[in-house]
Amino acid sequence: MADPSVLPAYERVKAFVKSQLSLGVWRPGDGVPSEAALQQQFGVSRMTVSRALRELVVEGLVTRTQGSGTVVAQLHRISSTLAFRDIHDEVAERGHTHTTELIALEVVQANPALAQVFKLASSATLFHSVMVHCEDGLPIQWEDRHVNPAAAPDYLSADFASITPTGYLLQHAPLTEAHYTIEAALPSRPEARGLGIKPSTPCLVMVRCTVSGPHVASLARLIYPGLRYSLRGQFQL
Amino acid sequence: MADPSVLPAYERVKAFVKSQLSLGVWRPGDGVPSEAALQQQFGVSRMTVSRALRELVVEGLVTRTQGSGTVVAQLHRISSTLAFRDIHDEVAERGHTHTTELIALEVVQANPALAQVFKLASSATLFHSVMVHCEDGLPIQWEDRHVNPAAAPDYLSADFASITPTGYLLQHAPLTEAHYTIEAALPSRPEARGLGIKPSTPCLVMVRCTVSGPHVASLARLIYPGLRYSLRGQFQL
DNA sequence: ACATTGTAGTTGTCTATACAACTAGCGCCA
DNA sequence: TGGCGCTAGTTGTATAGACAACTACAATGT
Repeated sequence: MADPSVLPAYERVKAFVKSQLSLGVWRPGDGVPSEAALQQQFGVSRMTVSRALRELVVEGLVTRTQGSGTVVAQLHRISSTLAFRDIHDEVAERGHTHTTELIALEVVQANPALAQVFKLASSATLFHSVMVHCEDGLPIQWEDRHVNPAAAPDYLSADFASITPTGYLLQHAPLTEAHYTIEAALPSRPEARGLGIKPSTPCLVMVRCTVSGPHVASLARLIYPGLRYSLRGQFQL
Repeated sequence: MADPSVLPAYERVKAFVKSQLSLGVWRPGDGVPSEAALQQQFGVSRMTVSRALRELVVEGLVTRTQGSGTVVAQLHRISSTLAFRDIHDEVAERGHTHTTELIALEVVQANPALAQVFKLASSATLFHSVMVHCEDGLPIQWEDRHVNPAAAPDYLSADFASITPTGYLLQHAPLTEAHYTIEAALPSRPEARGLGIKPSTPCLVMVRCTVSGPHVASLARLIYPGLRYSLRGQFQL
């Protein structure tokens, strides 16, 4: 059995740099010893030091400039990865039951705003689905989604009792690009009714646009009732 | 001048894998060719292939298991890094003017909840500051903050006209750990008044706790008026 | 049928070396 | 003074080779 207390060499170098940072010995803007210096200090090869510092760049703790050197990064980042994942899996992972109530599933004609988002002619048709997701019967998300028929032609015949739109799209239209915004807003009347909350309850609203290959695949408006949902993140040196 | 159209070898390998993913040739759960196979296919050394795949792991696109192989990851992630940074810099970066209005700066006695967060005795004293941050005169953030005197003993004598609490703390108490939650909520009366909004305007509320070395340094409650602020993120394969 | 052992294949780490690419500063020369 | 080129120092990329650690599976023996 290997001794897990013995870290790989590149991890030892990383740990050393991090300790200097957390102790405040090196401050943002300060220079970090060169690869050659750390190589001598730790008695390892330059490649090993290089890997350690390269990984610290990814973690946002230092910045490096070819020809110049390595310096402690100005901003320590809270790296919060918003998992683009199926709400069904999320709920299941918490040991709860996920159900959906389908409210609408239809073909609609794009309005100008939608046509622009999807980069289609304004006369184009789109699929439109509206549903409420529940966790153990309690509504936790209102999902209003438009889908590009070119990206998922059989969207309307999917069985949304057994798979969510997110799941269906991840399977049938591989994700190549996405962007989203999150804001606080009040729900509309039907949204409030569907979520079983008062129209005065503040909600988190996520608008998420996904691209699959050549197509803008889907535009979703996801509404989470205020205190039943929160985003969390953490940072550790 | 080097030709920027010639990518480094490890980037070519990464690009190849990503293209297979975005074209849907390889699906989540599918196996990715072994390092040896890719090494042959591209005529590069194994270290180079290894680096490429290792970076793809960090990007969340594949998972690797020693002894077993590399497979396409189940969930494609939207990796949004919330920058832990000074609101003053953020505003300045947009070319606007940042000002603050100090509402309170005082020593308070911890209540039980605060004492627990800071891991201090309930009789301990804390610093407390309340201020409103404005962008070109328009209020954009209400900041209510408690600070551990052990982490920043001179907090009360800082000049908050020239430096924000975040900036002061980043300088005097190097960040080692942080966590936060984001929710939608309605502002309290004084918060709404300070932000110049109606109490019925939904807001994003961020509660952020920072740790510096041995101390829980600060607990901040940051309130952003609804539609004047949104979180954004994006993902690209 | 079951447990054990061996083995091929795979990823994880590390080294020594090499050259390319870039930066910052110094010194030289016009 | 101002511009130019050289150079030392630094990071970026890449290789060939080596051994360790682990997995999955087949072969073997009981």
